Amino acid sequence: MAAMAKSSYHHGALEATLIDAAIVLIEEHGVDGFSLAATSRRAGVSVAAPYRHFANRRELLNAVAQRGFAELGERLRAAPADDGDDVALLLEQGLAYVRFAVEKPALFRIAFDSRGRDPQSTVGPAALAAFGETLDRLERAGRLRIPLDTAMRLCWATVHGVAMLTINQSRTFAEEDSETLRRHILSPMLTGGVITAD
Amino acid sequence: MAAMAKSSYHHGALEATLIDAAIVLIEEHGVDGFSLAATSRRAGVSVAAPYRHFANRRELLNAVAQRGFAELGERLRAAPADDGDDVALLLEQGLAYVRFAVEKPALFRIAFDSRGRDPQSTVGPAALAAFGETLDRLERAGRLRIPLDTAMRLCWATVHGVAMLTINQSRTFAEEDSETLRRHILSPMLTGGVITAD
DNA sequence: ACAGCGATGTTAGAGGCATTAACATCGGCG
DNA sequence: CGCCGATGTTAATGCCTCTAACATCGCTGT
Repeated sequence: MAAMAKSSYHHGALEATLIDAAIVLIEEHGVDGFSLAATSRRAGVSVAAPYRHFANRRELLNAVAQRGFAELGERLRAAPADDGDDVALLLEQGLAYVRFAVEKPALFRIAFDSRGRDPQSTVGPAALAAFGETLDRLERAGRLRIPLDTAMRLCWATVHGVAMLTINQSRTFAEEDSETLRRHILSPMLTGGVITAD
Repeated sequence: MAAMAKSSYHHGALEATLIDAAIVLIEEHGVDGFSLAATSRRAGVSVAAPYRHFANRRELLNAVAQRGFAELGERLRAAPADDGDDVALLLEQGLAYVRFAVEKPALFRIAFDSRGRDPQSTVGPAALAAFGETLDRLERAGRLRIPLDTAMRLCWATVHGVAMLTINQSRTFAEEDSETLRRHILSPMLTGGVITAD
């Protein structure tokens, strides 16, 4: 067994390798250009090998979705806390959310596409913990004018909507300076709303 | 041409029939459970027949998307104008938008999935004309505290986000009385925002 | 040490789908 | 009234998912 390359029969870490390969293929060619077969080829194994790790194509996509949520969560946590100003932080987290969708649209779509997934196993909200914490602090500071759970859903929905429409309806939501545009869209939701009181 | 059974070779109105069949299949089994072959069978023609009317599978889906936008547009126009109160109307239109997504999630998803579609041919925004008109009247009445186009994008994004997350993350966005929940979520965006001024 | 077993890969093959090529039918126009 | 373009059909290719049967390998207990 001198310079034997890992035995070359059993891969060793195929599961993670498959998920990595799938993510690369998906980011390159979109979800449609993805197939178990192509993923297997890229990982250097036979087309039947993935079935030792995933029940079917959908299960592999679910694993990819988990990765997507994980990365989204990281980005939210990494948003810059400006001076401990939680309103500013909330906006930064929203922008990070949209930025993730724009940079990796296919991954973003898969993460939030729950079709064929066990509704109980959705880890989505868990990834948004950083979001919830910011709102939580704002509520304890008495700065929310609506209940916490409503604020959470409203903020999430708005940011999610901007993200989705940006990657699907680029003509309306993407411009030269998209970041500024997004900032202008999201800010009024936080402070002031759309309609005057009268 | 008395009671001729359409000659039975040439279908006669295959294009529309295919779109109808596709919509039924999609609403029944989701976009994944849809195939040109199954659609052809349902329409009673050979699997190659659709190619006389659509360049490929994607083109048929695009036609389905058009139908989706058309129906969404109708629903927005049909939203009840309560006393000519445009703020209330805006809310009703938003709820109608979400209701459409919940009732026909697959059709909604296809309509807003622009992958493989010519970006120039997106008729989405056109279907939202009713939405824009309401905001337009509000602006002329001096009741918008942000620019019209920003208000349009913010409202659209929020409503779209609620719709998307309702059909994808039902655990967070669906409850016994979902309609009331949605009303509570969308109202603060219009009047007041999330954060207090101080 | 080593036998055997369970995990992980492989090859072979069944069935489904998208797409194209070559042929058939029909209705309308010159 | 015959021809032609539009619309359907059959046949065939190639890719994909998934399953079954077989192969290999490392670990485990003795």
